[in-house]
Amino acid sequence: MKVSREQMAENRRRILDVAGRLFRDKGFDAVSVAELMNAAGLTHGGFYGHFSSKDDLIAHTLAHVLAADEGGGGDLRAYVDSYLSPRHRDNAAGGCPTAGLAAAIRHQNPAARSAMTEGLRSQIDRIGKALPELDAADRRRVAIGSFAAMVGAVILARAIDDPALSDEVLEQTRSWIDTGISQVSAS
Amino acid sequence: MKVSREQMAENRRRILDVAGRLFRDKGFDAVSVAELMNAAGLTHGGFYGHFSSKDDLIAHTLAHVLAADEGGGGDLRAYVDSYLSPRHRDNAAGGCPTAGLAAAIRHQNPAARSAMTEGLRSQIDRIGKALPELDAADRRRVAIGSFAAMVGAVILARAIDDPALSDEVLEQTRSWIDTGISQVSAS
DNA sequence: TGTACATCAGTGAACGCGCGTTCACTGATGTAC
DNA sequence: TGTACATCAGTGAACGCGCGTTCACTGATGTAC
Repeated sequence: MKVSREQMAENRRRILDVAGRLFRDKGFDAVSVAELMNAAGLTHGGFYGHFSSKDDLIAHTLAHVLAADEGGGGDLRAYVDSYLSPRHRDNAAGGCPTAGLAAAIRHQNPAARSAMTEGLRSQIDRIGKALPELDAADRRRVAIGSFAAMVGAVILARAIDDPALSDEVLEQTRSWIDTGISQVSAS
Repeated sequence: MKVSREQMAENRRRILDVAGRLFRDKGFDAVSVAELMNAAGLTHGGFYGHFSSKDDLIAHTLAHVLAADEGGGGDLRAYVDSYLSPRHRDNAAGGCPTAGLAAAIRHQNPAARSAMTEGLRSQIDRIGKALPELDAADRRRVAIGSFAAMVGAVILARAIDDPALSDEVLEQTRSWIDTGISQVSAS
């Protein structure tokens, strides 16, 4: 049965929200269209009224979830701390989409790669803005270097089965970034 | 037709080698058992004489490829430079298995996670051994922090479609690690 | 060393299953009057 | 405002396909004598 225009827009938004969570949690391949639509409270047949294919959904979900992730902006230290927390490691479904999905983008369609590229660009800019005391070159280096370390640390921490080593990866990376930022700022 | 014991052992080794390359290149899910066995010069039916399931293969491949990656040991600067080179970024099939597979391990079986854990542990130790001038705490922090940054940078550089930004991610991360190591060593 | 035969690594057809996708249908929406 | 009807978002059965896995078979290996 037909639904109102607003209802349809809300359904589409809910599909993208649910897809963002499921993809981050289980990976693109492990989430079927039927599972996604059920989780969004719909049936699988309706999917193709919203997206032309699963690939199309993946590209739109990435843009959606990377845009939603734009926030923070405030204190860099606090951001790094929460990024490298056990809580973030254990909450892939609601966590940073870059940490959760970047590695899988390599095997996805060009539109998905393009969305990821824009997401990374704005993430680097956002971190850079939190370092106003540095000159342009240092700011860029610190922003890229620490974001790479954060993403790598969370991916490694999530990949291993030893909780102590996993915690240590987060903790040591936090400390490494901290001293790195302090020393650049002091120079 | 039956083959000699040595031939069988060589076949198994070839399956693991080929699987290591294909998995790093295309991901676990995108490589079918039939494709793998063809690439190894065999037919798919023989697969189950070597491994009990595709999951079992994945775990053995990880252990195989992480063990094969144990090398280097020498100069840390040279290792970081080659790790963060466009050549390594563009050669996922033959590159670091951690950069290529760590993010996908989260969705794999416990044996695979366990192999990854051991691989990471020995990787951290190996980098630490290349920093004999540091005390134990600094050595651990630098080893974990720079490896996290290297893995993250290669994953990000591979995920995006803008070659200039991709090169910059590698270059800035190299520079960030360099200054980090220099400053810790000098203190 | 040569022969006879049990073993078993590899083959390829066949299986069941879940996937992405299609489509005829339903019934609420929203427009024309 | 009320009615008549065309539209079209969502439903659910059905499809074709490729996957992981199984299995009866083949023929070279390697052992027993």
